Amino acid sequence: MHANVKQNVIPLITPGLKLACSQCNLRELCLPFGLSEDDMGRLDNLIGGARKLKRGQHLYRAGDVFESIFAVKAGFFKTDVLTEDGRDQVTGFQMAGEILGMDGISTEVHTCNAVALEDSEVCLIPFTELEMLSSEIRSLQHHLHKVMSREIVRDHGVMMLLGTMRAEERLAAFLLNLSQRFTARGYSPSEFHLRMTREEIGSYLGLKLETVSRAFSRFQDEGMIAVQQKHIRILDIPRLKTLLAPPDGRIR
Amino acid sequence: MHANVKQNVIPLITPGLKLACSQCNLRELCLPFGLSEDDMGRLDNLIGGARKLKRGQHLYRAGDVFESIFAVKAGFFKTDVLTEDGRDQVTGFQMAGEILGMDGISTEVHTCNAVALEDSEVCLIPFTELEMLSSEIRSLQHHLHKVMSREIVRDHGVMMLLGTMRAEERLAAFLLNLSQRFTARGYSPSEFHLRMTREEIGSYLGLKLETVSRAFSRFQDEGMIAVQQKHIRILDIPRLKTLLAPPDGRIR
DNA sequence: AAGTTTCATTGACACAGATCAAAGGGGTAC
DNA sequence: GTACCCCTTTGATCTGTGTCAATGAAACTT
Repeated sequence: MHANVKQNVIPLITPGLKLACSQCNLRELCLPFGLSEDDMGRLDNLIGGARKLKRGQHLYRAGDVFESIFAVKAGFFKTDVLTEDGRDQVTGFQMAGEILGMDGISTEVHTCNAVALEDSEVCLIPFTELEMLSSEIRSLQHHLHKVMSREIVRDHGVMMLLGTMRAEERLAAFLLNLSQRFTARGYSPSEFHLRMTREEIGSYLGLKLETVSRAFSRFQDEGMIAVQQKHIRILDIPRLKTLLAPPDGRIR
Repeated sequence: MHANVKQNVIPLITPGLKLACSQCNLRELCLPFGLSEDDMGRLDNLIGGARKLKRGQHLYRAGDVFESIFAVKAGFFKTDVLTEDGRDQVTGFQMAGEILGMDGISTEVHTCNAVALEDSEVCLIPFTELEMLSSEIRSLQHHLHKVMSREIVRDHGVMMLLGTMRAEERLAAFLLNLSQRFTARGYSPSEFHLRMTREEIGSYLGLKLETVSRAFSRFQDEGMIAVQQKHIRILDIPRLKTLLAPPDGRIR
């Protein structure tokens, strides 16, 4: 095995890949949202280039010194936390236009791992410089705060999911969430490829992989979805949604 | 029942209560952390006064327009999210020096409820003005980002708890977390009063109240804690800690 | 292209925690 | 001070999901 194909070796930054925010089709989803042409140019100057990652490579690891946040330009990531005693929790899946790495701001050290689940590309956004620029550009500052707040709200949603839903509800919520995010990016709401394993889904949803698999099978038996390994077709979105809102307020 | 004693009526702001950050014994825990005397004075000017709440009163509700974040000056709060279909998840408990309301930044509308669990007092921090000031004071800006990031990291910890721990582990983690936070505020690490009900603890931990109660009883039977209703004495902190780190990497 | 490893599915069984139920105690409101 | 209600505890039972195990299908390696 050649060193340059070995996984998890961090590749050098490839400045040639740099593409201005103003040219990026994700600008409406990503950090430059709401900026003027002019301000977007200033943000461009700050962005430290792009970085390509092969599937399986770490973008950062828990313990790494925090210097930048990252905008996903293409591809798919997971973040997970693991503790000394061997617990492992997937805390999120990130796709194009989403921001990674904000966990590191608080202690200057990353507290989770970010791993590419397929060949991916991110923009590097040096955080100190972002802070400097955002103190000059009000809308950038405010949007950064919104992005962080959105992450907090998203986490509350996951807590709700983990704290109150049963297995099939969790999986339905998960599929609907993916569907909605793919839609926002111009992909099909009903047909997509899962980039993660059943085990990773299970970890995210607080379930064992067998339970995830069984729930998929049950959804398929009932005609709500068609599953073939990682390929998913959602056949009945409304019905999936009803799973989330039990007819009467069933308590659990 | 008189209107002025009815719960959940928001009291007027009481400017007389205003106490400068520089005089506040929470300044090392709270937003002014790391500010110079001078800058602290500028933050003082911005803070819109204090607000007292009686037990049971809402500081804000899901749906309220977001205008301020709040620093807990005294007392104890819970935040919870509830969905149309009747799910209810406690997302956190906040004590003196902690910041409430950052969930509202992303959409300009609060996404959860904040309720005082005992008579409490908060400082009002108008967010737009905070943003203006933080664009002038680098350390304030950075500290605000740290506070938000810390919230994200905390949420990941809760996700880990909900996703990977069993009932007794969750409760042990909860007690140790409280203990540590009380310690940081100069209170006893081992003896404190729970401000929340078993049901609220259960909601936070993704358990039913009966399960919480049984876990308390078991801890007591094993001599790790002494429980009398809401009064808790932790008798064996090290032993509680071992509950979190299963000897061998037991998987669940 | 074949071999090897990882990933997914399915079944049988076990058990942690939910549910249902009942009784007692404490705090709160009047 | 008293009455009421909410909170807590505890028991009995049920059930959803975890655990263990085996088979099969893909995907990657060489």
